[in-house]
Amino acid sequence: MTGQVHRVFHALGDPTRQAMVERLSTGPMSVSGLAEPFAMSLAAVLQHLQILEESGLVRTEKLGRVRTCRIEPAGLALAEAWFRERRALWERRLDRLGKLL
Amino acid sequence: MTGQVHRVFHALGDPTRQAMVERLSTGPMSVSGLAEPFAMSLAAVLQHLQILEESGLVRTEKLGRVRTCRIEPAGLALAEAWFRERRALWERRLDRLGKLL
DNA sequence: CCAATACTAAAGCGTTGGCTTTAGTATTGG
DNA sequence: CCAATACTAAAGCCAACGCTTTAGTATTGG
Repeated sequence: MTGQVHRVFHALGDPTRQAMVERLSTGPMSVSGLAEPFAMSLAAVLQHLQILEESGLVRTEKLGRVRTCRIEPAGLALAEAWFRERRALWERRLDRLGKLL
Repeated sequence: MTGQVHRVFHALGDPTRQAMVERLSTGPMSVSGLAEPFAMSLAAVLQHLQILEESGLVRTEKLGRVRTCRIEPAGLALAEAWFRERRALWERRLDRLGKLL
């Protein structure tokens, strides 16, 4: 599952997809509901959605003719952990530097 | 400075740039030092570096003929904060849901 | 001084990304 | 039953990416 963090970052690197994740953070919704604020075709939204799913940030489930999209917290957690690690390394280095002085 | 988070994500969305940031997390280094483990031209590394700088993740400084690259902790912090916010929203929602049951 | 070092700038090239349009399929309210 | 709804699949288009090569400039150890 690790080593795929850059897929998460790549997914969030597009403003539309970032906004979609922000929107889904407030609760699940249908594809057309998710698409509503965006000035683009539904097909385009679906393509973004697919990238979000492949990155592990979003999970979707189809019931009847409606596909419901929701955040996958594990995906967010993976990326958040990466930042914590970088910061830990950085701070550890500053500590060593401090002790040298 | 905010609203630029997707630039940070975009910068980290490339495996080479992600690796560069990981490398710089352990300490500053020159451009050629940074480039050493990568199987690509120095020019390519410079191009990645420029994107990292524009995203605010990395700061560089030239002294003599050597440009030294170091992490900009504020850039990492910005992105980390974004994840914390999403998680906060998500958890707040689960709380409301829990109280309803 | 000058060759080696350490980058830098610019052009070009094939691939991927974000979008569209068109043409579907599956589901359901009335 | 059937028209409207909610997506889905595929093809095509243009811009942005990631890389290369070539040809520089600035700095410095000896």
